[in-house]
Amino acid sequence: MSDSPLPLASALHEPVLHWYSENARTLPWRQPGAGAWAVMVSEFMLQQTPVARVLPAYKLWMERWPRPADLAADPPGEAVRAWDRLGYPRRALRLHAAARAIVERHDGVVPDDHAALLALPGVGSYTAAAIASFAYGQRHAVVDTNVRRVFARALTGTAQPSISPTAADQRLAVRALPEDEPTAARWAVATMELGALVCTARIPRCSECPIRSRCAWVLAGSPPYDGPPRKGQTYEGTDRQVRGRLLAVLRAAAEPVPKTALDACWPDQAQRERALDGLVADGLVDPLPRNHYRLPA
DNA sequence: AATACGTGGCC
DNA sequence: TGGCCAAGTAT
Repeated sequence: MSDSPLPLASALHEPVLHWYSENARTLPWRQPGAGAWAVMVSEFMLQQTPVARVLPAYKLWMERWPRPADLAADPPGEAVRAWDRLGYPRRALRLHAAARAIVERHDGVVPDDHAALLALPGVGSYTAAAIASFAYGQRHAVVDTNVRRVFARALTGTAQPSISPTAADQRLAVRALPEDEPTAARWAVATMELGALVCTARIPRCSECPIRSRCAWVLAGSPPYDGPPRKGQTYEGTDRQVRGRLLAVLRAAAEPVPKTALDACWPDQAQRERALDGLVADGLVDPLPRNHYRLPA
């Protein structure tokens, strides 16, 4: 349960930071002056969705809703529609709700306080730390799947991190943090970028890695993953697939859609009804009179 | 603590 | 071909 700095990690600071200075991607939410709202929107979109797919939706979103108040002024259904096919559309609803909360509680300004961020809909421990660190330069352990993988290899010496985030991951990331605030913030993005570009899940590019000579996993001979099997996510035939189809119809429609149009999406009636009920319960779909449905107003 | 929650690209 | 993976959160 030590909170003391890790000597092993401090040796990684300089090479990782230097690597980042030369290899960081130029992403719109990292541009100077992008602002905390840009960071927040990108973080919501990047929750489980790759950068390449986020880019176009992100640009349209920021043109249309450049400030939290702009999004808050539109109905939630517009956020769901603009979410396009990024997946997990509840994120769109939560981002919209967060924008309204920011207007109501924070005068329309994305808060810089970690606890205030964490209190927003859709903001968990990762996203709160990411916004505080990336947008406001604060010193936080920003622990996502990339960072967990980098530390699992470089510090722990295992091929893959634990299947789900653990308190141990969090402690390790805290102990690895540089003392100095701006350096810690730089380290947070840098380690994440290293995990995204070099220390990748399947075939890590160790020959391009700035810390390969100090990596515990490489030093141990790059032993293969030997933990419990990671449970694969099935999708075909699940309620999630049905929800996706129903929502796709509603996103494409400018007017309320009759239930008969939704019925054409999926052959199994019981499953279709269950999926539609779920969407309504989640607030992603508004039921209207006369068996019509639409995105929430 | 498990499980639900989209979508698509890659090897 | 198809399992694996992608800047997680909420319940």
